[in-house]
Amino acid sequence: MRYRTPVATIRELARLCGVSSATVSRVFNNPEVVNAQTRELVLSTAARIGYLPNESARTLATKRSHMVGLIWDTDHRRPGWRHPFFQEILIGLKTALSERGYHLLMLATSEDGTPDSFLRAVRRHNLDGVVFIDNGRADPSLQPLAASEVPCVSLDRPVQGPWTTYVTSDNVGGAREAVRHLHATGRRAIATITGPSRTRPGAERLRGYLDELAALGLAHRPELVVEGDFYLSSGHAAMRALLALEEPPDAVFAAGDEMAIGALRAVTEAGLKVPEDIALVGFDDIELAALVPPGLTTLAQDKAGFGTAAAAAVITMINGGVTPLPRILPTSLVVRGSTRQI
Amino acid sequence: MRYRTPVATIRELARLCGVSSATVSRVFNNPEVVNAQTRELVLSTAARIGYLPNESARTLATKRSHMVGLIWDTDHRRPGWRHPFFQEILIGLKTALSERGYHLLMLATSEDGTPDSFLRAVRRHNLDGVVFIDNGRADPSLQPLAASEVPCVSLDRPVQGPWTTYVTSDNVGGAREAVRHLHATGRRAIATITGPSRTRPGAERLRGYLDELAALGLAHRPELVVEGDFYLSSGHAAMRALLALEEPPDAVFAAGDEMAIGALRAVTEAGLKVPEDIALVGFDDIELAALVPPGLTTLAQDKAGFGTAAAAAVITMINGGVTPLPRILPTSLVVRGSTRQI
DNA sequence: AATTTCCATGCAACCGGTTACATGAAACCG
DNA sequence: CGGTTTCATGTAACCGGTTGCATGGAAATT
Repeated sequence: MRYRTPVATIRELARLCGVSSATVSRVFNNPEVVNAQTRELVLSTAARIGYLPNESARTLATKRSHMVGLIWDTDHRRPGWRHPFFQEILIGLKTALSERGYHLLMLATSEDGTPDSFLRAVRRHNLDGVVFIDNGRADPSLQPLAASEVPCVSLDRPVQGPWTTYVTSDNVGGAREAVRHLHATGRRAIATITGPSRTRPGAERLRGYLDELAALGLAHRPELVVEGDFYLSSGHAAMRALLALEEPPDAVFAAGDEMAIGALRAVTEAGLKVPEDIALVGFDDIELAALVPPGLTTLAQDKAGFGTAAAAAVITMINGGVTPLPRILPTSLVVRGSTRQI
Repeated sequence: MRYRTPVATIRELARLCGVSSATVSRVFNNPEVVNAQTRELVLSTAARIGYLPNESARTLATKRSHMVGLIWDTDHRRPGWRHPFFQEILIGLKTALSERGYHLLMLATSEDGTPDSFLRAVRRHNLDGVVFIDNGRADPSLQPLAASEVPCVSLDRPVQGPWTTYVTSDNVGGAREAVRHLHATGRRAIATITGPSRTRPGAERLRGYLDELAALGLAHRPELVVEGDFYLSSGHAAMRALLALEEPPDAVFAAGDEMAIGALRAVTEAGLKVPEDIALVGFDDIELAALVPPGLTTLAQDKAGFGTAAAAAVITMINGGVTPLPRILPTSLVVRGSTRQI
């Protein structure tokens, strides 16, 4: 068996300092209650011998693990989508949690298929809270978790529960701004390629599109609304359908950048030009949006903000604060070549 | 304070079954040593009352946490690169670990800046092993970890240590195949845009390029080798430099797809065409490679294989097996439009 | 029938922390 | 000066598992 370096225990450190283990424990958890000299002695001795408190023992005694679970579905065979900026969320979340002394534990989706598998994992590991990244699949394992006493933050999917809240972008407002922008650049026949209507971002961006059409006094032509699935190929197909209309649009708002890029490809293939013939706005501001010629105008989501907001919300609940209200992050219009004035 | 559902303990379950806690423990850890009837009784009672073993207590007693740490640098301000398929690695790793009953704990890079911060985190949490995703930054915190008794697997970066191994792609072989393929389609003036020479993939792909030139009897023209940093913009700049040569190449092997796409843009901007004027091969097979017209020929890395291989290696070491030899994953040539025969 | 072996299980110490409560000394107060 | 506070620290139980060793009964052996 592999050799394991023994790590000093709290009692050993206590003996070396000539104090009790309780005092050492206080030095690390309640420094202000212990005498300054004693404290310094303990701290310096700890540094000298490389004492590290054992987290398992702490967790066992306190029932707080300083760990937050991350649930995100890795099963790409089932319908749903890759979150467009999973990596950024992860970075934001991780950074914000680290700053407050929390770690992130990955949980597989429905590990064993039972509906309470997440809740069980949380209980086994004494997780202090959970963050869930939506991907369009309605995972039944989420319900027991949301209904429980475990602090839970969901991204992009509203979930109900006493200790549950969510973070999302201002999808309605963003979509409205997209349409308003297209209108301002002179377009009048504005179509949209939506996300799946069962998903929150999909439904809300459509809502925003319709609202803004009404606000601008533009007629809503139902044939200008085509549903996609957030993936590139669906944007491509939807655009072909739109171009085949008797009266094709002169502008398209796609509810996701990938679909917008698929649409852009379809326009090019049809021998038309962006933005001369068709203007295009996406949503998300994925990295590629800036790279694909002529540059995709889009509604940028506050990517790092998702992680930060989720971390803040979950930590508030962990500390016993009231469940934070859902957090709606503002989006911002990034204008690029695809909506150049013509 | 938030209400916490109490979870049954092992002693409670034992009492309910009329056995000792030792027996219950054996039912879960060494089922074969306990009488079949007793075992069934314990299991069914456990299921009925929803007993869940407390992992912290287990870890405390056994010094095995069934957790593997993941180190990946989130600091994008320092020089380095985003790993081209971080997400796929994460999925592969997570899936493979879950299957064997391990969880993944995210560790921030150099959380507190001290060189042994990883090692300390590992000790505090009793992590059974660690996986490190290279991103081109030489993180000094990695050394103490590699030198320790902690099983450690590095991706794309060879690290030395008794319980340390690594997983990487066949960079030399892949690069050779790229050059061979370009040669086979009739190109003779083959340039390369390399990765940073201090990085392993960068150095090896250059090696493969040079080796294959020699094998094919092509002359090595030093001006046809330009160093990039794996990011798109560097590929763009490098390509401009190559096009400005007195005798520009008719083919370019870029050591990464992002650089290849940058190069492709530069070619287009110069009024030239891919593949008619310049053929292009990348490396990695990122998603975008298939999407950018005319389709980028590239060497696909076995993305899921990285995660799976890393998981297998770390688990072997955790179980006390001999440190596995470095694992070199084969690459495969994916031919797309950018190297069409002309 | 006595002895040995085997099987299933219990006992109790242990893992390394935390914390309610007790204690004793010093400071404060009328 | 006796009594009350305050402060710093120690004592010991506890968190919920695991596991070496002991035990007792049944089965096998002689």
